[in-house]
Amino acid sequence: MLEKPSTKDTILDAAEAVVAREGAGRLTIDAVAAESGVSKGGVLYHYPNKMALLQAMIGRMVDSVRAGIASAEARAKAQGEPVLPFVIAVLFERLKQEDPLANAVLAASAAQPELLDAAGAAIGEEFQRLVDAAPDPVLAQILFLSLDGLKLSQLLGLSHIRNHELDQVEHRMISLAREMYA
Amino acid sequence: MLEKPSTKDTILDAAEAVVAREGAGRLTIDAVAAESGVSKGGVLYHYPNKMALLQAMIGRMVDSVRAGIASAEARAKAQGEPVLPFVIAVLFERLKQEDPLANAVLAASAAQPELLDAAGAAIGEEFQRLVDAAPDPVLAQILFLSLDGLKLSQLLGLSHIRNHELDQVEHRMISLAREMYA
DNA sequence: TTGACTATACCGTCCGGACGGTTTATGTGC
DNA sequence: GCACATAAACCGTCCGGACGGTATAGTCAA
Repeated sequence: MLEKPSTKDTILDAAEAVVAREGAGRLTIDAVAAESGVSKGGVLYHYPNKMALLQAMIGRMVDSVRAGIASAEARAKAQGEPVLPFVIAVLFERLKQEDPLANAVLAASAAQPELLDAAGAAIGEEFQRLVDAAPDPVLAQILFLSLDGLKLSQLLGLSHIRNHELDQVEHRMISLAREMYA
Repeated sequence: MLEKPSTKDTILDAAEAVVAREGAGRLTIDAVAAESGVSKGGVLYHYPNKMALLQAMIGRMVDSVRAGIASAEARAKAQGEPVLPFVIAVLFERLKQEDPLANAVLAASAAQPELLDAAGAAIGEEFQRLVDAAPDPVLAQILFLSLDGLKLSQLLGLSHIRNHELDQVEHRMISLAREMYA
């Protein structure tokens, strides 16, 4: 059943790999072609220019974040428990496996910063909804901001937090989220 | 007494302005030359290549962060009060005035990501010291991570937090820091 | 036959960097 | 206090390479 990924997805994967390995400034169509095994013409067949490629990268990332949140909400609802701790746990999971989708942010920020406005608004809305629903919205904000800090500093290669500290932070954040409902 | 800034600083200011206005991917020596009013040859006289320019940008930013923390610590000590709330207040102050120094991070991340390793380690050490000294290190970590999230998402143009929410977050973070010493 | 590609060549532009030349500031000897 | 030397500060131009994008001819499976 394991269907092979579409060429479009292969190309996006390659683009993320290039950014992860060489940095956002080195994301070129030639590099993506080489990395993906698709010819340059093939890349430009699917994404007529670089901006379209960036847009697709960002779109895929936004979708994935939304899907992650939705699944956390579904699981929480099924167990009749508050959502916040579940969402935080899901986002930590992503952090740990350094999901390459987030590299889209770097690529876009270097090449076409405007593209991030829409993405920021979309994800921001999603979190705003969760924040507003929380018993202590300001604390919820702070927790989400911490997640941003973790993710973004990891992305930029600024993070130097040690693994056991990361675990401590995770547990503490989840229990802070839980206590909010007590 | 107001001495005019050195050409070196003028060039760095211009580089940050370019990044802020056009994005990290558009930081070119020509753009810096045009922005600063110095010729391209002049720019390359002071910084023999682009990497040297990036290094200087980052160095200046790191120094400035360190100076900010040091001044916060000095003020806290003078008043015989705990440092954490002061440090957080200082960092929020920077956030609000969108200090252009931080654009160095974007520029480096796009062009020469390795440069950020050293900077990340330097600033990380500084914060680690404060975290370790705090009565509740894990909570202190979380607070610093929130500040990272605020700063970095602002930098990337991802932040969509409203001003009054920002104020609420600030007050809450400072009181969380204060309560730690109670 | 058509859609999804490959392979290759090419163009215009931009960028980093090198270079040679010119002005300005700072002495230094007389 | 003045001629002169020297180096630092800065300018304008040029070149090679890389990049985004276009074009075109051909392959191959459904």
